[in-house]
Amino acid sequence: MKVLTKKTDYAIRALLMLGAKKGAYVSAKAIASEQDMPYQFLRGVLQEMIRHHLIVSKEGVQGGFMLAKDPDEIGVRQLIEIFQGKVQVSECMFRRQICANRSRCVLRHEIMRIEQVVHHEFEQVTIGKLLRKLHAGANMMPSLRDGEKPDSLKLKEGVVLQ
Amino acid sequence: MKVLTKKTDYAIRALLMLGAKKGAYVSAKAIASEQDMPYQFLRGVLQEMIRHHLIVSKEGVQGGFMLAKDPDEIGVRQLIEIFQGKVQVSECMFRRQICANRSRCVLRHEIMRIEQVVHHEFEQVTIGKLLRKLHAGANMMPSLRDGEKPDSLKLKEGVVLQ
DNA sequence: ACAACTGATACTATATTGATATCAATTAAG
DNA sequence: CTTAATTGATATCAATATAGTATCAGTTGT
Ligand code: FES
Ligand code: FES
Repeated sequence: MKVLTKKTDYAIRALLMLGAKKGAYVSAKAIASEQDMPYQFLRGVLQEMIRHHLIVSKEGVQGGFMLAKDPDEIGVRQLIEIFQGKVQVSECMFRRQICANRSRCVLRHEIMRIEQVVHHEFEQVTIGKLLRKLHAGANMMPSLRDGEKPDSLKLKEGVVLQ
Repeated sequence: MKVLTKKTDYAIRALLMLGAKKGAYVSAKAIASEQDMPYQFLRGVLQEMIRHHLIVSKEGVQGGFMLAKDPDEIGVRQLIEIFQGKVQVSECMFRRQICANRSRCVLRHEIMRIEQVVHHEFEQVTIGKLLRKLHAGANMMPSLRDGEKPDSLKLKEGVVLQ
């Protein structure tokens, strides 16, 4: 179960970069090279964010992209909804069906409660918050405290995180 | 963002049915027809659950499937992991990469915290709990209290939920 | 004029999801 | 013992989603 797809991932990181260079236009090329993303793919992501008024652009030489909103107003939940669609349990609700049996709905009731929790949590995480954590020099490597520890992610001698 | 795929959905509902007819073997055909699932597809799902020792089967006439565990020991989280893979943020961790910049990991840190919450919540929802809710005659229709309200899901006159 | 940009599409490749089909092996019932 | 109802195990297919590439027209600073 993939929580964030590439598009969402790239979108967040692009926004973080725009937030870091606040007030200046940053080109897709600059973002793509610095963040190691496929250029054309990223451009599609940026255009989508323009359509949703999260960023604005300037064409031509010295053009690029800039945040259109307060970073605190841009939440990960919104980004997920833009690039991965609304968080939903399954599809039956969206097909004008009347549920055929009681059990489905007992399930739904539970899952919708969880949906609320997830929504709430993702809502909390905004570009602004992430930027402040960045600025405070927070964790370079995640704590990996939940058993998802990959088998070889220790920093090698001499590897420096920029 | 689809929280439950068809496989997980069918698995849960099949387990609920097995839990309701505790002690007896229930055939795939019976489940498929009563729950309106594609027969062969459901069979694949059941086989997967056998491999994970959630259920047992009996071949031949009067054969079928039966729970192999206490319903309270079967959580939705486990089912999601079986049919949709482990809940993960994005893929970079699983490719032996050293992250290229700090921002990705700030993000990861936040998301992993959310992952914990989600895990915990899904862990809580077990087949046993759902069965008790069913038995208590809980909500036939979900409360739809979070704005996900579909445009026409009101019960028509005379429609009876079994 | 020109190079550095974005806007807008069209396209391809791959992976995932959802579903179907087939055949062998097992078993209860007649 | 035969047969029908069933699971076990695969193989295959179609639809959709995800990831990425390519192209060309329009804009703008130098
Ligand atoms: S609303 Fe679809 S199962 Fe109840
Ligand atoms: S671990 Fe992959 S970005 Fe930090």
